[in-house]
Amino acid sequence: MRIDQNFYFENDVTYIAKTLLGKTLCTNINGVQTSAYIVETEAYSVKEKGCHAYNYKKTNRTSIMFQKGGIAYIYLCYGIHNLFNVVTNIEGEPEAVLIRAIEPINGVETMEQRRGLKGKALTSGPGKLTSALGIKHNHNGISLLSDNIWIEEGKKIDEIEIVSTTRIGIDYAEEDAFLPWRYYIRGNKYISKL
DNA sequence: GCAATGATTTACT
DNA sequence: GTAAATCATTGCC
Repeated sequence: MRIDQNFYFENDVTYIAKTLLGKTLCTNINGVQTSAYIVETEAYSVKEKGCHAYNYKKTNRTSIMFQKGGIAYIYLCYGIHNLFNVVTNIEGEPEAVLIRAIEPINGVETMEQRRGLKGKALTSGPGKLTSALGIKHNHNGISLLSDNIWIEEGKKIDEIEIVSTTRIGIDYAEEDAFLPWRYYIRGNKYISKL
């Protein structure tokens, strides 16, 4: 059961980041379907410096985030890693949720093949999970209600199981680097860091 | 047109 | 624990 597109229009990006925990992220790439629970997210808003579209800075790259919610924003970082974001809010209000870690459900062998290794390091990081799911740069801007990538309802996560803390890898964002906008499921083995 | 840089991962000391 | 890899995007010339 796919999440309704209206869910992504919510104007509180941190609420969406929390709610996405436990949901099922599915991909169908080249006829191979894989799915995984979302176990770690980060919220990015136009109002803080960690966001590429901070202060409504619109460039060719960030224009994806200015569109209405419910689409994928895939950004290549450090020349190697694809980072997968869910664009939220209405058109003209750039906000997004970064998916940092997932827990594999189906297609584990395919993920291992794509990653070229086996074991726990399969999806425990934003660059790894895109590789495992077969998400590539050419999926940038596609709808999350499409037949290539979509999000379904998943397992229910208790409020007390959700941990909020500071985000990772954005020290340059100064005071906004301390915002507790990183969310993960307490005790899950697939989160990127403890 | 060109140099600087990063929402990371991996390997090495 | 620290450092290198590596390239699209960005901003300035």
